Amino acid sequence: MSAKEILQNYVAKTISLTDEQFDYFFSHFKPQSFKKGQAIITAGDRVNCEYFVTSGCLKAFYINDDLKMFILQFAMPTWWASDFDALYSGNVATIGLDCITDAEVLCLTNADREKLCKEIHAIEHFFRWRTNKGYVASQKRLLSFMNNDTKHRYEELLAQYPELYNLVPKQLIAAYLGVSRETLSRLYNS
Amino acid sequence: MSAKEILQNYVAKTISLTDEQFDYFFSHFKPQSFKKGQAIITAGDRVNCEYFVTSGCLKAFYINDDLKMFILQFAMPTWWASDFDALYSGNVATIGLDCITDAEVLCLTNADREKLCKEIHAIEHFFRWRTNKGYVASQKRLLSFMNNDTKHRYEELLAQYPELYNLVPKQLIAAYLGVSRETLSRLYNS
DNA sequence: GGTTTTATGTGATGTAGGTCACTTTATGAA
DNA sequence: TTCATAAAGTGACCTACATCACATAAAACC
Repeated sequence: MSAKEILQNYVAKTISLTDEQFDYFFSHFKPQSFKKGQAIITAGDRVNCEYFVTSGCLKAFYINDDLKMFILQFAMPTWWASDFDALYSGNVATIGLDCITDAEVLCLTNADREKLCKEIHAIEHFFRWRTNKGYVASQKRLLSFMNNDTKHRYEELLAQYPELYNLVPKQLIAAYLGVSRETLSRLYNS
Repeated sequence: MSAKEILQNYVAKTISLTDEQFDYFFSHFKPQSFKKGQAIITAGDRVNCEYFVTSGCLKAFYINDDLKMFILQFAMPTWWASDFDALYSGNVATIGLDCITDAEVLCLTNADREKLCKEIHAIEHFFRWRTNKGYVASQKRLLSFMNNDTKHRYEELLAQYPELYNLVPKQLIAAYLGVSRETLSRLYNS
C-alpha cells in the first residue's frame, strides 16, 4: 500500500472526503525517508511539522539533565508524531524524534494544517478527533503509570504492540516504561 | 462575573464569535449547582455531558481494585471535566467526577457539542484547540511523572495552583501525585 | 457543646526499583 | 573473519516509598 493510500484509509475512518478533496489534502504532505538512527527533530530546533508515519518506527523522547532518556511514544505506521507543544506554541523543541528503524513519513507543516482546517470544515473535524484520541490515550497511560507496577505495564505494552518486542532494543522499552534497563531485564528473567 | 461571562471570556481567547453566535452557543449549556462532596459522574454511569467549571473545585479520579484513588485532574474555574473516554466512546464511566467544594458548572451534552461543531466551524476550531491544550498538558504531566521525584512534583503542583494548598485535603494531593498520604506528610515535615 | 467522622502525623518494617560495576552476547562495519 | 561498539544479563548494595499500626487533631453533625 502506498503512503497516500495509508493516509487515505486512515482519514476515511473519521471523515468522508471526495477524491478531489483528498488529493488536495494530500498535496500538502511532503513524503520523507529516513535511515535507522536518524533524527527528525532535535531538542533546541524550531518545529514546523508534524509527521504521519507510513512505514518503520520512530521514538519521541525527552532527555533530562542527567542525560536519562524517557520515551513518550513509539510511533508506528498511521501514528502521528512531533513535539506538539513546540509545534503549537512556537517554542523550540524539548522533545526529540528519532528513527528506530528505516522509516517513511508524510510531513505536514503547522501552517498547512491550519490552512486546511480553515478551508475544509471536515478536516478540522478530523484533526479534532485525532487529538481527542491522543488525549484519551495519554490519560490512560498516566493512570496506568500511577496504578500498575512495571511488570503489568510491560505486559500491557507488548499486548498492544507485540511487534515492539523484536523491533526495538529492550533499553528503549525500559525508557518507555520509566524504569532502568536492569530492572526490566530482571523482570522477565525470573 | 456570571457563568456566561466566564465562558464567553474563555472562548474569546481562542475564537471570535458574534454576540448572537455566542448566545446560541451558550443556550446549549445547562447551569448546575452541586454541594461539596456530591458526585457528578459515578463509575458505571453512562456519560452524556462534559462540564465547564465556573466556580468551586472538582476532582476527576479513578479507583482501582484495591479501592485506592488516583486523581487525574483537579478542575478549577474555566477547566473542563468529564470522563472523556466514556463520553466519546459511549462506554460506561471508569472515571468519577466529584465536588471538592460547592461548585457550579455548565453542562454540555455530547450530542450538542457535536451539533455545534457541525453548525459553526469556529466552534469546531475552539474544541480542537481545547483538546490540543489538554493533550500537551497531559504529556507534560506524564513526563514529569517519569522524570521528577515526588517532592519536585509536589512543588510543581503548588506553584501552578497555590490555592489547592488550603482548598483540598492533603490526601487528595497525594492521590494526584501518586504517592501515599504518609509519604506526602513526611515530605514537608522534614 | 459533645460526639462521631475524617484528616493528619509518626514510628517500625518491608520491598520495588535505582545505581554501580563487571561480564556476556549481539550487531555492524572494515 | 575480525574488531569495535552497542545491548543485555547479573550480583551487591542503597534509597524512596509502601504498608501497617497507632496517636493526634480538626471538621462536621446532632
